[in-house]
Formats: sequence, structure tokens, C-alpha cells
Amino acid sequence: MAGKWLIITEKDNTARRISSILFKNVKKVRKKGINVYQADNTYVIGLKGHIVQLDFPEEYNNWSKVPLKSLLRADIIKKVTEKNLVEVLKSIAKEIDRVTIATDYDREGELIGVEALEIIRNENPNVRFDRVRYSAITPSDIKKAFSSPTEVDFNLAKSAEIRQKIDLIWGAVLTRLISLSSGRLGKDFLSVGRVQSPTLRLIVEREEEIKNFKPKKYWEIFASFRKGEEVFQCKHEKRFEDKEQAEKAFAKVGDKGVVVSFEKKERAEKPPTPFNTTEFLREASKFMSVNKAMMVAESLYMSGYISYPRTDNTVYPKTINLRAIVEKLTQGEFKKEAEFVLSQEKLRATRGKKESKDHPPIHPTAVAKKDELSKDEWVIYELVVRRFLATLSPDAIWVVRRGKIDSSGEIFRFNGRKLIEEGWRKIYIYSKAEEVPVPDLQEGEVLDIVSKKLEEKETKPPNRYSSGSLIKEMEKLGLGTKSTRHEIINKLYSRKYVYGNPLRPSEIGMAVINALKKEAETITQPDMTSKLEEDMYAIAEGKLSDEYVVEESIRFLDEILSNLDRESLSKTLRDGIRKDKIVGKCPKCSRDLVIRKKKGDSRRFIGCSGYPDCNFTLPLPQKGTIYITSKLCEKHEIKRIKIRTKKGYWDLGCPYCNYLEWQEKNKKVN
DNA sequence: GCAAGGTC
Repeated sequence: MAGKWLIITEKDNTARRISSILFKNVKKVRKKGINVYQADNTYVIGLKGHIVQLDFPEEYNNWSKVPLKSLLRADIIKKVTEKNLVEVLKSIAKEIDRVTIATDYDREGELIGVEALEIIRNENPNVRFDRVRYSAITPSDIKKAFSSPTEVDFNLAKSAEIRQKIDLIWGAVLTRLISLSSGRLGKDFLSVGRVQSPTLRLIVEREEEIKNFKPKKYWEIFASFRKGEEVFQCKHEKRFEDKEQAEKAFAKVGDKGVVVSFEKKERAEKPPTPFNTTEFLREASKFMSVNKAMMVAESLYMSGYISYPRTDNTVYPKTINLRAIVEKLTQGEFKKEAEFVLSQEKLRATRGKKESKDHPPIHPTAVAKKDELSKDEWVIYELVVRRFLATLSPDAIWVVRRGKIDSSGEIFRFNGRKLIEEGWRKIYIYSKAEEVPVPDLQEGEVLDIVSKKLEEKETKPPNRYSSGSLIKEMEKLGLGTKSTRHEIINKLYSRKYVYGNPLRPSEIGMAVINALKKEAETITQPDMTSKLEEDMYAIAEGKLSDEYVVEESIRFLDEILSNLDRESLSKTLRDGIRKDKIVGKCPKCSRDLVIRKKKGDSRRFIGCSGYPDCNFTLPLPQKGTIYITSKLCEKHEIKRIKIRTKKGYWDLGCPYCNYLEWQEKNKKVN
């Protein structure tokens, strides 16, 4: 019995909102755990993003037996990843004569829609289909989109599928290659990918820069001046590269100085801009890992406390009633802050540089009570609320005092600042306002010098990436998306390519990058993503055939596999793995101490690499993941060890010290 | 047990 209409959106939440905009008396029915919104003769269903996944057929599953080259031209199949959803779609497909694709208005959205469409057309080949495109879920936008449906863009969907295919082929071939060459198979496999490998390369190369950094000495001169009771410090305008010159200048500085110039100004400091995912994660990473922060944000979104956390947008759309949200917030924990915002005559929000129409910037959507949320949820909720209120707050006002003082021809600069109106800083408590005291001065005024000093300093190497700054850099280079960047970083941790925050590469992380740079540099370059983007655009425009683009990748990989130096690849990787296991020097024979496993029960322990010549061993706890830190024990040349369990980290310290203490304790007991 | 991209 045909005759019904099916509308398909990308996720449940949009299905619910769109059905309530288009229809009255919407009924929610659950089928196999999937929400189906019904009204008149219409069904509205939300997908869960992609519902199928590209993969190799089963006969390619055995990594050790399948020749790598055979992956290049294997038939790639689509596997259903959301079984219940597909079953519901199939059952409804038989009842309908029209389906409208209303997934997100972007390339992935086009493919997600086509995936569902293919399943439906398989059941019901005669179904009519169309596509609506909207940039915001507001009654006017939705009604407008549905009043003039357009056609499905199969070329665009195709281009997204090619992206998947290329990622899979490159990823699978190189992942298997380095896993097989290194002997790291099973759950310890090593991975390679278009996004993860360039990201890892950033971390590895930053570490190399730090290691190769040659610090340069330089000298700075400081002098403290007094006016009345107030003493303030000034810095010589020059940074000296030469010690003698610095000393000469320092000797010239007398016990008085004349104010050469003085300027006093008020400076307004604008509030921060609205949160998109990148900026949100940058701030949230001060409290927890980016992966955790995203999970917490997701759960706050699902319970309705904050808006959708995956967005590129930093400009509030006009359709959001900002004042209403602030008024709502006066009902809760942030009453004082919300009232402060409302005390302004006019509400004005800051704007960020990125304006897109996907979703609004992250903002609170409901008032939460502290005891309804977990600790982590509250931290994130508070951050989102404070950021939101800050974007609507007045400027912070500083008084700036700048100028120069001359002492016997040596010029000192001062740059004082004092906060006179807190403005948004009262609400957004995550960045400290640092004041630099300088009194009011007049040109020509003579001041006493209370003290002076010549400081020898060194140029510093660049900082390591923190997870927050790495996400920012990935965005800048076009690596990953707002929804995947945090997962990519998490992947680098779980492969043990990196550890700590700021991130440091492990030996195997460095080895993988060095091996790839030699054998398959393309996959380590951010350019691969931009090249792929260009190709996808050309495919979507119908200017390039998809077969050609895939063929290009296949030929490239074929070449790599043919010209490979397997022995050196294997050596590089195994060397890295070996070095990661080194804990320190054996106190008996000074060869390397490494983490090993007992043959029979595979219990782990620290043993000398000189075994069987040397049989020195130390015990290790059997539970938890072992982290060898970079801190050496002062007594023994052994690195300190940390253990991560489900409950968190605990410090074992130096395993030798730990063992000796344990022995001492046991003696007393006996 | 492979990737990256949506989504939970």
C-alpha cells in the first residue's frame, strides 16, 4: 500500500525538530529502538550519520596471508553498521511512494542521504525521491526548503565515497605494511592514515627541533626606578647579543634617569568570541583531555543543557534570542553573572572570524543545577555558560602607561597596565589579568635608580604541542574535521605513538614517521588532504572521473610496494620498539635494562638485555599500562615509571629504589 | 585487528 512520504535527516534530533516545524500532532513511535516521527501520511526518521561503511570482503581479513598488492584492486563492499536503522528503513520503504533526503547540507550529508536512498530504492525501485537543503533549523528556513525541493546530487555523494575509498586503501595497505614489518600485530598493531600520520609528523618534527635546538646567549639590563613610594621596573630597550657590549652599557647606567616620554591611555580589551569546537577544546583542554571534553560536551548536548558541540561557526545567527537565554540563566547558579550582563543598556555579542551556517556557536540551552551533573559535566557546562555570558559582556578597560627613561644615554622602556574596569573578565575567569605597575610620570622628570641588574639569558626552543594547540594547528592545516580531530589525537595516544600533555613522541612514533618519510612520504604530508579535496571538488563538478582518481592512488601505492626496502623498514621499526622498552642501565653490567615477558606465564618484569650473561632482574606490577617517563632516578641510571590503571595514574618511581624499599620492609616483618 | 567521517 504505497502513498506515504518519508523524510530522512542526518540525526534523530533534527528529525524531531523538523517534524514539529512541518506538521501538527506529531506522534513519536519507537521501532527497534529507533524514533520514527509520524504525522498525516508522513514518516520522519533521523539516521545516525553514516549507516554503512566501506570495507574489504572477508577473504582479505588475514593480514599475514593476504598479499598487500591484492588489496589495491580488491572489490570494496559496503557493510551495514546500523542494523536496526536499516531494518526500519527497509520496512517503511515498502509503504512509501516518495522519499525526501533532508540530511546536512554538505558533502558528507549528501553521501549519508544517498546511502539511505540506495537501501530504500533496493526495496522499492519506483519510489520518487528529492532533496531539500537548509542551513538552519528554523521554521522559516525549513519551510522554505521544503516548499521547493531539488535534486539529489549524486556526483557530490560520489566524491565523498571516493574520499572513503582512498582513505581505506591507503590506510589499510600502509597500516598492514608497517604492522607486518614491525611484528606488531593483533591489538598492538601500528596504524597509518591520511590525517593521523601528518599529525604525528608535526609532533615528531617539533621534538626534533627541540632536540637540535642550539640555545643562544643574550643579555638584558633591568633597572628599578623610584617615584615617591613607588618602585617600578624597566627594561633596557636593547637586547644584547654580545656580552661586552652589554657590560659596557650596564656600567654606563647611573643612579638617576630622566623621563624622555610618557603616554597614558585607556585601552579597551574586547571580550572573547563565541565558541566553535576548536576554541572550545582549546579552553577545555586545560581541565581534561580533548577526547574526554568532547564526550562530556556530547552528553550535555544529549541532555539538552548545551547546543550542538560540533560546529565551525563563531558568529551567533540572528535567529537565536540571546537575551532570552541570559534571562533564563538568572534562574540558576550564574544569576549574578547573568544579571551583570543584563545590566547593560544594549546587548551586543562579539563575532569570531569564522562564520558558517552549519550550527550556531556552542552555547547553553538550559539551566543546570550542580547536583544534576557529574563533576566533569559541571566543569564543561560552567565553561560554556561563562564563555557565552562573556561574549555578551562589556569590554575590560585598562589604563596603559608607556614611555622611555634615559640614564646616561641608555634608554629604558616601561609598559605599565592596570585594570580599571573588569568587564567581561569578571565572568570569564579562565585567563588572569596581569597588571604591571607604573606610576604617573612627566616628561623631564628625574627619577632615582634603586637597583640595576644585568641578566644572562638563553633563547628557548619552541614549545611542544599541547592537545589544545595541536587541534588548532590541525585546523589551520586542514587536517581532520571538527568532529574527528580529537579522535585522531586519541588514536595517537592509544597506538602509543605519543604520551603526556604536552605531547611527546615515543621511539616507535618517531620510527614510524621516519620510515614513512623514506618509503611513502605522501601520507605524512598535510598536502595529501588538500589534493584530495581538489580531486573531490573536480569529481563533484563532473570534471574528473572517479575511476581516474582512485587509479592514481592505486598506481602510487603499487609503486611504493614494488620499490620498498623491506629490510631497512623492518629494522627502523623494530629499533623504535626496542628503544621504547629500555628502562635504563643495568647496575650489574651497564647494558640496557628492558621490559620483558616471562616465557611461560608471560608475566612482565625488567631484565638485562645481556641475558643470559647477566641475570639482573627487577619486578613490575602486573596490572595497568606501564609508562616509562623521561625522568631518571638520581641514584640509579633508571627511568622512573608510572602505571595507569582504570582509577588513574600512580607513580611507581624508580623500579630499583622501589624494589630495595620493598626488600627492606620485608626484612623488618620477618 | 586496517582509514576517516558522520553520529550515540
